[in-house]
Amino acid sequence: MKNPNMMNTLRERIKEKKYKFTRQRQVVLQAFLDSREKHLSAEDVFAMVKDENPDIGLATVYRSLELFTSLDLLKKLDFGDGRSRYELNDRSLNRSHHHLICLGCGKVVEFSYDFQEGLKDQIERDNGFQIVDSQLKVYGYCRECQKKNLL
Amino acid sequence: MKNPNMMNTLRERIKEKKYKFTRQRQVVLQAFLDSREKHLSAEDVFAMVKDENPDIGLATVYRSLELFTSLDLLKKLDFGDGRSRYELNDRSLNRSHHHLICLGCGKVVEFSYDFQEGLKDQIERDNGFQIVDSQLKVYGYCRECQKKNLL
DNA sequence: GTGCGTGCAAAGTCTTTGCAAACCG
DNA sequence: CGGTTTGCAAAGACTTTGCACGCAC
Repeated sequence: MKNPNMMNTLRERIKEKKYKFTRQRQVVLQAFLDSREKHLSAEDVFAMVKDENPDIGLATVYRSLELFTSLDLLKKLDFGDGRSRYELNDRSLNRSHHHLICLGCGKVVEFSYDFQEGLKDQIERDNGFQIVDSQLKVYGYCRECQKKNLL
Repeated sequence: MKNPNMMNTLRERIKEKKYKFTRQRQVVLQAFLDSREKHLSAEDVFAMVKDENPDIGLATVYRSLELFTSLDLLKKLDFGDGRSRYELNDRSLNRSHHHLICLGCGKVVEFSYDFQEGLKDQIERDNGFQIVDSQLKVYGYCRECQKKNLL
């Protein structure tokens, strides 16, 4: 098992909010810790966990993802492919990362970008908003799809 | 009818791609030109047009929205409320505008923000992506919901 | 033991599709 | 007139919900 310390942190965050740390909740989190692909849909998680836990239900996966999102353990993402995707909300990685989405093949790549100092303040001042989070999606064509389009 | 010139422009863009400018397609576009709310869902559009066009089908609205998005007349948006929303892709307003989304009441406010000169080039260089468009979503709490949270 | 959490199936919501009829150009 | 486009209804895809049982604490 990778990242046992990370799992401990996640368990503490669940228990400190008085939720139970069930086997199902653990294996859903483990899927995110183990997965090379960071952006998992409910079906993705379900597929990953049901081999070792054949009795887990898809509804439970959905309920876990919703709970974890509300606890800020996960972030819910939408890449326009008709299903919600989730990624670990790794607060230790404090640089904000965003997503490049290929319009050709749907591939998603992450990139780092920190907004200008002062932008947050300016938006908050201009609009009276108290900012919590932001997501930047950049659409375009990846190298491979650019080549294909030339053919 | 407001913006007859805008409608003409839209019609030309449709016809130049060899699609037919049907009554249904016109009234769907008209809904966007007339609406005070800029971010319309398929159901929103359907509700707006069916008074004057009781025989229009919801499926036609969906098909029109999809077509217009592919023609870059509309932009497809996702605010996490479980349905797709669309807004006019007004290329004459060339400053990029983005969205503030209230986590309390769901209200969406637009704001302008132009990314730093050079950021686009840097992303394209670093990742081999050819950038077409970008969407920035900022989540937080609007003034009213900040007050409510204090009660 | 108690109450939160789960599995299953059914229902719900949004969106897409098949097909005959209608319509634009 | 011919190929697009439409309406309707049905199907499809994703997600949520009701309820009895089971498990964490």
